[in-house]
Amino acid sequence: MKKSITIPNKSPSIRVEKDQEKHTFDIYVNLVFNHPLRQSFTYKVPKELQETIALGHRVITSFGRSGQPMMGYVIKVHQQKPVFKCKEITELCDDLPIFDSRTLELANWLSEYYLCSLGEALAICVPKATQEKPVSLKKVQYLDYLPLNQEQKEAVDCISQSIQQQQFHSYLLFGVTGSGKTEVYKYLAQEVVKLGRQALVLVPEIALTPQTIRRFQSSFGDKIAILHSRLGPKERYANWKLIHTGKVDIILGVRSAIFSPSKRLGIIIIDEEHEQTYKSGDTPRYHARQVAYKIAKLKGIPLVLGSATPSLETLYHGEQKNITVLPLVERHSTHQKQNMILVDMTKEKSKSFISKVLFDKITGCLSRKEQVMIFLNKRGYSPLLICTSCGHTLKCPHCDISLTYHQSRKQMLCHYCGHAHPTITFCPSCESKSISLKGYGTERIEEELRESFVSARISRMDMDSTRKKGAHEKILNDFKDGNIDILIGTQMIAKGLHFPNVTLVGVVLADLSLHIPDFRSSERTFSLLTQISGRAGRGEKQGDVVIQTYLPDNYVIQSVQSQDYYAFYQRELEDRRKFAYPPFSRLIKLLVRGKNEEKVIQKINHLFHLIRSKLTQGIEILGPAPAPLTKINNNFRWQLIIKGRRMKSLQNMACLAQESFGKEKSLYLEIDVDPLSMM
DNA sequence: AGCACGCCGACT
DNA sequence: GTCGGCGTGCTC
Repeated sequence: MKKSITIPNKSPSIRVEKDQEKHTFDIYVNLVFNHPLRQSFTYKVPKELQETIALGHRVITSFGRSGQPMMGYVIKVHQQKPVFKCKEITELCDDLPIFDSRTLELANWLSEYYLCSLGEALAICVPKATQEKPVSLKKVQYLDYLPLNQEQKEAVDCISQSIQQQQFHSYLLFGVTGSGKTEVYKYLAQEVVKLGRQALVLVPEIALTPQTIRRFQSSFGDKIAILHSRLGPKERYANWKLIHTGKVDIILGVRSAIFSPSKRLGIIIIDEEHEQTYKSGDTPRYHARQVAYKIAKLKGIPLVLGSATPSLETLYHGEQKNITVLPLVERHSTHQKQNMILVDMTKEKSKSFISKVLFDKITGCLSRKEQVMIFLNKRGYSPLLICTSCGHTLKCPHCDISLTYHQSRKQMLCHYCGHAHPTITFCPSCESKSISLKGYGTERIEEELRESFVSARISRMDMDSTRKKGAHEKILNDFKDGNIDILIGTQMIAKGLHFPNVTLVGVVLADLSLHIPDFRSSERTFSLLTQISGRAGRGEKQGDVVIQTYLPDNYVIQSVQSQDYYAFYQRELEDRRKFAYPPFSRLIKLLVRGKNEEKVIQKINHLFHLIRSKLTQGIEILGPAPAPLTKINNNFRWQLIIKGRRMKSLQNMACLAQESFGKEKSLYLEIDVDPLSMM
């Protein structure tokens, strides 16, 4: 993409020319829109706007045969009369341009890296709203915070050098929960603010990080903008302006906050950098860490990543010395290591999902009036319904997925498309009445726990029990206030929350997510189990973690038990090296989706042959193969993975595929650069 | 991506 | 006879 410049229609030279010839030139603009078309559209600028319009303006104009008003972004202003007929712009959205050439540069990079249109890239860099709803900046009492320990000081000192010298460098703050990462972030932010610059702090989810927010507010009061994912467009725009005009010093937000319009950014901090929420689910499928790296490099500022279980990519780059690793191993004095107990479920006599050990631990906990968390990453009652006489399993009619039985709704639900089917009493295939409920979900755990611990107050937290507004907060508050003895939940309960009276965490089936056909499933399991383990013993008392598994010898489970990240890391890294998966290679996933399976297969094969014919050295194609979730919502899905060391060559291949795909109808091509999920 | 245009099935 | 399904094509 060519660099575009603002037409100097306000500059004296042009004015003179105009005056001399007593003739006004027509002004045209090139617009891009938030749609996948990778081209710009030329519009004529009406006389009254000719003096004002510039690169970076948002405009409203009629687009398409419907003449629907649409928002467009001015990427070029010029005087070349186009050969085709062209419409006039209707109006400007703002008095001043909303993005500058630096943002355009970033958007160009985004569109090239993630293979989206420039319009799609710009759309995520600027606000959608044209009006703002005032946001209230809360006045907060300034509080003193804890002094830093030796490790924290060393980390701060090290990163401060980059801040002072205004140079790009990446750091990894590698420390367990309670090792004081937030304190380091705050000191760094303060350092940056002292120099008159702004600090951008990304967190995986605002709702899960109330403590982090509170701690930042206690230091920076109302000089902080908080960007939730739940903000409306108008509030978002108001915040955007506060940042743009430099009225706040700290920007604290989720993934999309990486596109905050800070003009004097001094540092980017990404907390819990391994979290998947940093990867966008829709086009452009960007990863906030990758974008942060690009921005930090462009602006010459430090990038700080924090995690107790860093992504393999990050730690590997640490070993390669591209990232400076700053360990924080000291735990806060009040926090003790958990007592990790592994239970081999193959040796259990009873058919119950609760082992003898876990049962006894729960009993003990309840008698001491302490709280228990039971974790199972599967909602519903039973994830599989199978006919014991003919072996028929109940699947969603729209997806290639087993239906999950939900006791509370007396329905069978598809967890992918939401399809609901009333409970069946006989097999639709052989009409036998012997339908068996296989496997456990949180609902079933709840039921059985209620039977075993009759007097205990039990609650469940998952997507089903938190559907209603405020339900989420209510359960957490009840638990915090001690009105719940046992909280059962999915990964919703694994993250961030601090409950000092929880002394027991039970993991019902630790190996559940190990079987997912994805090369990252071990990494994810390790991270999730480590997080859920961290929920026990956050107060004064020692915490127990009971991990039930059918694979007690598996290295993931073993490393979770020994709380040894490096043991896991080294073993996992060897596997990745053996199969040349990231961090030893880069990936792009190409997925063709459509209602007609034959067409989908035909198309994916076509793409395969095309890429193979243009294949350059060091690139490997995996597939074509049906995606692990091969049919969702009546859409058949087939995919190709291209793998290689150099991202640029992979992008070129993917670009070729995208161009050849062209205007294919009723078939869709999803391109995922650096995919996090193979599903 | 939207949205209009256009050509075939079950309904007041 | 129509209403509306979604397959196809276009957008300065």
